[in-house]
Amino acid sequence: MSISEYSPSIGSVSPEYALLGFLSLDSAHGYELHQKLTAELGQVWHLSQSQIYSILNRLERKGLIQGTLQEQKKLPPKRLYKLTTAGQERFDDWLGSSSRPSARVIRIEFITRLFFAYSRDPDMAVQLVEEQIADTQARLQQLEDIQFTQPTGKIFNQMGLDLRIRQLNSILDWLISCRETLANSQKGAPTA
Amino acid sequence: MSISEYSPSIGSVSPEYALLGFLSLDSAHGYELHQKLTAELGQVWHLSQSQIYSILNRLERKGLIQGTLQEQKKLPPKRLYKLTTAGQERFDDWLGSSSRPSARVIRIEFITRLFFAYSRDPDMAVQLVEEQIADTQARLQQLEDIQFTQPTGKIFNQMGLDLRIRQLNSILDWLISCRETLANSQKGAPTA
DNA sequence: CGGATATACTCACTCAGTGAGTATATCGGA
DNA sequence: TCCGATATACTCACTGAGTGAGTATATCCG
Repeated sequence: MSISEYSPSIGSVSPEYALLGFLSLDSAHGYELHQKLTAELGQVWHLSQSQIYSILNRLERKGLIQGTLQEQKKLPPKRLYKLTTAGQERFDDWLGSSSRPSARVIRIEFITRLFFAYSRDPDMAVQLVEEQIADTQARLQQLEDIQFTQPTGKIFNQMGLDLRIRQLNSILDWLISCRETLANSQKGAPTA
Repeated sequence: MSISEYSPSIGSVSPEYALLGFLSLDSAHGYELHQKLTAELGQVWHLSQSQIYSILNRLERKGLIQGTLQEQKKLPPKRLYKLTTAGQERFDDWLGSSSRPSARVIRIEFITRLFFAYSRDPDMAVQLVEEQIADTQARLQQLEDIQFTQPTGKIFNQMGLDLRIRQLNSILDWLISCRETLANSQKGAPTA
């Protein structure tokens, strides 16, 4: 979800929190954030440079980050951003909240959250996975109920639902395997 | 994919073809299209009325559809749209093309295509499913190759890839079950 | 007869994402 | 030595997805 009253929500996952997340670890400028994002979550996010810069502008307008221009002798000046307290709060709230159980949202938003939760405290990451498993099971139940009430004539609606249910099931399997991985990496190697 | 040189592609599936599709079956106005879409593909698309109207405007600007204002005695005048030949061609091209094997694209774009293909000729729908199965298998192989080349340090990238692979697998299962359903409905009940 | 619901569309907005362009520096190879 | 590729660092103008509220009339039901 995007950071504002406006909430597109359906099918949309906002990259804003990913940037807030990296800034919560360390202040940085746009170019750097692009690199980190690509290196650490490149399989999750595909953001162009220009998108990064435009998001940074937006976040600054909203008062969640603040940038200061750093003159450099040789290279072009860079704008170093750091989180404001408002931004930190916003990010912390997000970090503790849960993701809508849908394929896209889980793949993008949830993994991003997991990444930052883990870097803060591996226990928290495991906790998040547990919660997400519960949410996903609940949603699965819901969809199965809906499936019964669907008119049988609309076979493509049925197919759509069927696919969604299958995908949620594969998400569930994945979450369970994540729980394993995280729980083990916690004992085996205390840091990432 | 959207209808223009501009192609957001990643994570985006354009609702334009859904509207072209319904207009290829019968000319209609915005309100009506919204109803049909909700009834027939409500589990696939969630378009607001305003979105429908804005897409219709765009399609008309692009010359793919043409609207004529129908005065009504009592109710407000409505704008009846029909496909232009350019629009018909564009839609036919799309109908024969294949979908990028990703969860979202399959769930939305592919099912939409299947719906219209089936209404034109059930054989064509089965054919589409076959092709999509092949594409999906190929993509699966690709992702599994990528998985090996991923640095093991980036566990969240790994998780992201793992999830994508699981989802593609569930899509594959679903496609196979679709092939069954469509093949049977073809013999059993020749019309939808 | 009065309020919910159906018909039919408009407008202003935020955010996602693309793609090309700007300007400078550094480093490796013909 | 210099020339082009690559890295640093950011800007701009654009299309399109999606929201949410508003307008105006008609009809139906209790």
